[in-house]
Amino acid sequence: MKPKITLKDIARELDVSISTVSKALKNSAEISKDTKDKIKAFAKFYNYRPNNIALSLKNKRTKNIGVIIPDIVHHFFTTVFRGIEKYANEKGYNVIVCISDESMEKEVINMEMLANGSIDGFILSLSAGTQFKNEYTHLKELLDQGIPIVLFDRVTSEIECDKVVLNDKEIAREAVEHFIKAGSKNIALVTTEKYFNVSENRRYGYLDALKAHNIKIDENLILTLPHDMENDKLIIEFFQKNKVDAVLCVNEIFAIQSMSIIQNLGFNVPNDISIIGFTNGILSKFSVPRLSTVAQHGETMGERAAKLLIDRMEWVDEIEEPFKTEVINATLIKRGSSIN
Amino acid sequence: MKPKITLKDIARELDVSISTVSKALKNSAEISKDTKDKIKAFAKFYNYRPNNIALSLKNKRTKNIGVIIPDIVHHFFTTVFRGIEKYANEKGYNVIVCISDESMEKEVINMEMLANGSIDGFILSLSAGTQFKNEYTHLKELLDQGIPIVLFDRVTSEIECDKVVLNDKEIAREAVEHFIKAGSKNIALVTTEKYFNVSENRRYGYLDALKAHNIKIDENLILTLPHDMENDKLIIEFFQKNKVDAVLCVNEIFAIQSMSIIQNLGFNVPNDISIIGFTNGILSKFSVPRLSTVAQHGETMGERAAKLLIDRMEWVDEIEEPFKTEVINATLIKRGSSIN
DNA sequence: AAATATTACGAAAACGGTTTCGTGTTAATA
DNA sequence: TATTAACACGAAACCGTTTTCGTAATATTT
Repeated sequence: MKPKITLKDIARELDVSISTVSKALKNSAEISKDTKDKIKAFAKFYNYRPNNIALSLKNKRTKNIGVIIPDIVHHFFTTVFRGIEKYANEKGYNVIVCISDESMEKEVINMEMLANGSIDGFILSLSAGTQFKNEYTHLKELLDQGIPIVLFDRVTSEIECDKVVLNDKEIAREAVEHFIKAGSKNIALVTTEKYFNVSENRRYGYLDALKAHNIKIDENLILTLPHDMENDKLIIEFFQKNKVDAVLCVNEIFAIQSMSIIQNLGFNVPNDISIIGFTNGILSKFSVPRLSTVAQHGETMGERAAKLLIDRMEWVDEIEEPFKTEVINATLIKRGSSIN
Repeated sequence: MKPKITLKDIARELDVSISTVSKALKNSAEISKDTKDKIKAFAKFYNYRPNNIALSLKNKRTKNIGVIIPDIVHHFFTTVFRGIEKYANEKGYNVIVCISDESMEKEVINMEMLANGSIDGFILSLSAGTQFKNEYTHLKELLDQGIPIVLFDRVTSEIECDKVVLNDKEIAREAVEHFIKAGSKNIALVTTEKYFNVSENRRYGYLDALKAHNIKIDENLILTLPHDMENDKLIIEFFQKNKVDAVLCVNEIFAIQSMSIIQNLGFNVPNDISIIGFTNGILSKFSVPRLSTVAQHGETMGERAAKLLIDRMEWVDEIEEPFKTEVINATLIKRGSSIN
């Protein structure tokens, strides 16, 4: 057991002052070559590394980023996280992750916990609870304290800060137009409740595409599924009741569930019904047929979010930059579940 | 913009000493009720929260746990992480995640980065690189410095520390016996290279089961796939060459790939060939047929790992507890891809 | 030789807390 | 009334750094 060595230890052993040791290790011109060599050799031998906590206290910056996501067992969020971690690490930052579990309370608690000095800034995607309650005072307060925040994917216009979003509306429109070009007339949308901004945007894209092609909008063709519930019955019922020839699903699970149910009902995918989902995850790649899907480029999103945050944290006392919203362009990946 | 308030600020405003403020807020009996009330009210009004960094420096403990995992876009690791995060949060700890990306270098760099005061202990699963090189000096040095480490899943006997593992051998044996009871004779194993301890253990379980039931071991029925490579061709070839009626795959991807290829080759799953995989992830639940699989209870594993670590960090100066290895009992989930 | 410049280092403050110990005022006891 | 105890608070050390500033001891200049 050989515990970590400190400047004080080195100073004592070498019979110099702590200041001298600190300066020597930073190669200060103030210190003579002899002394520097001696100190450096000693430090190297005992594998001296400055204590991060002390540095944080002194510098008033931790080089830690707080990441708050609603769920971690979730393909999209993990890819975003990977992007954040990658970029942050390159820049010498560490990432503290908290899971809000879709609950506003946890989001608040976690953020307050971290905000007391543990991190220099946040990257987060709003929990379902927060979006539902439409309550953002916790974010406002932190911004007020000077803690920078970057929102990604699940964002809100109520908060002024840097954001990274997907062009949800446009890509949904593109997906629906892909259906239309292939001849589909009765295009359904399987979505989540309205308070999710992303679903809302995808819905607008869906509606826009229909309008643009003079297809009558039939509200019955929009299936809104409750969040995180057993919803097989609703889907079965939906496809029994309604005559559809294409369906856009706002996430991967919905898409896979829909495809499975559609197939069980005796329809052929894509000949009878085409399907496009969101999130180019593992499910989409291994399903039969392979699922056409919207690739959200989560890793890019994460990198951009991290870059926005770190840039803002590091210009420090430069001129206050206006907040940016970066838009990531999704890609429609056409595979077997839709007609080309 | 109202920046965080400190003890010093309160002391100045209320014209008392910093010590008094500190004691008052901790409800010390040394301070009169009047003064305490006054200080508490002021602190509450200005939403005072002690600075975590200062506390860490003073207490020589950060209440941060470092988690190093090979990959985050990975069902098993995310479930373990969720367990860690959940338990740690309950106990007031935060979690700093680094991704080793299966590389020993990154594992080393990340750990050294965090070890300089940022965390009180580590939870990690060895990277492929580390297991391949069989080099653990970085872990030994940290343990030597008094930093506790808990290894999970991908562990090594070279290191003495707390560990949480799956009963890989036993559950693999159970899976193979399940095949045998259903009448299978030619049972294959699709696995990864030997340096992964988990695969090796599963292989032993596979071999044990065959021996116990007097089934001749045929090395040709063991397919070793390179890590993270395009291996469809190898799998196709394997099932064309060999007559098999059941296959155990050491992970979910291999299982899904195998099932897909087996079906494409014209075999019926499970009637011609039964399949059991490892990791009860999303792929297994949504495949057709549903994949029989070994549930690894990642969340439990994470909780246990976190508990082991926190317990060790918190008894502080009690009698040195011997290191424990906790074994999580996996569960064989029988679904459509295997005959009951 | 006296004045000035340079070198090489140490003392001390600061970051934001906690905690031990000392002390001036009152209150209780002898 | 003198002594002691209780009370209420402040000073200072400490955690491990960085950094400013002061200053002896030389070295250089006039």
